[in-house]
Amino acid sequence: MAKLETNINAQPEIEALFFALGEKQRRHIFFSLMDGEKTVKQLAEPLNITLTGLGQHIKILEAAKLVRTEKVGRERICSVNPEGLATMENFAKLHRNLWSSRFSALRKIVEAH
Amino acid sequence: MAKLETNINAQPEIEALFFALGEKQRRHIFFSLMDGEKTVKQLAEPLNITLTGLGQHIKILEAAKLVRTEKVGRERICSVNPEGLATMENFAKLHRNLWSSRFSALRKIVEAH
DNA sequence: CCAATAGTCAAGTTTAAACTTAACTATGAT
DNA sequence: ATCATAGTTAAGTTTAAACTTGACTATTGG
Repeated sequence: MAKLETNINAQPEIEALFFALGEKQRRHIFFSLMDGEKTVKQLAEPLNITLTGLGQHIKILEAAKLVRTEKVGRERICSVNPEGLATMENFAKLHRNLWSSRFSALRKIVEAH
Repeated sequence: MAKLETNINAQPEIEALFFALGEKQRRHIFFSLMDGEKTVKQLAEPLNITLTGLGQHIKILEAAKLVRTEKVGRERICSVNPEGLATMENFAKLHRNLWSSRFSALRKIVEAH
């Protein structure tokens, strides 16, 4: 029987997702967008950060598919991309199932002795 | 109508979870434990890191309820704590639902015009 | 057309957090 | 009893990544 590939972590999709949400400011940005779309300017103001700094966070959130953006005139409109959260939910589900099936397999072995 | 509290992020539970998995080495440690429990030594070796360094990661993973540990003799046995993944799954589910309900509410407003 | 606004890019600085060292404790093996 | 192994603690170093600056482009409003 082939060894199950648990290191889903190797997937760049998952890497990008956890890296993006691993930072406090980016979590703030993401949650702020949950309330509705905003421009880079609108996101930057309450965080006390430069437009450049905010733009860098947005790129990382976009790469993680947590945020989508669209240039409208001279503004960039940012909104939630549901794909990231879906990926996260699937990831958590899959690994909880993997873990519990292994755990119960282990219990059987222990109980047999 | 009171403003819905979307900043679940303020919850230290969620903060700890994303902070913990935001780091590559800690993701490796976590996935490694998915295959079965290991000592601090066993975890440190393949990562080319000191025992001290590994111990620091383990504390962070424990705080996030992703890992549990138990001191057995002179060794510390580390294993997956399913609570962290459960929290993550609930988080992703909740926010996907929140987002999609807001999104469809927005669609209705737009369509009405 | 001109000034203000919104954002971007390349390059550098700053800071948080990852990591190490060295000294120590506790357990296990011979 | 003593030596090796496993881990811990406090303190310091290193590094990755967050952040800024200054110069630039593109859009918009007067």
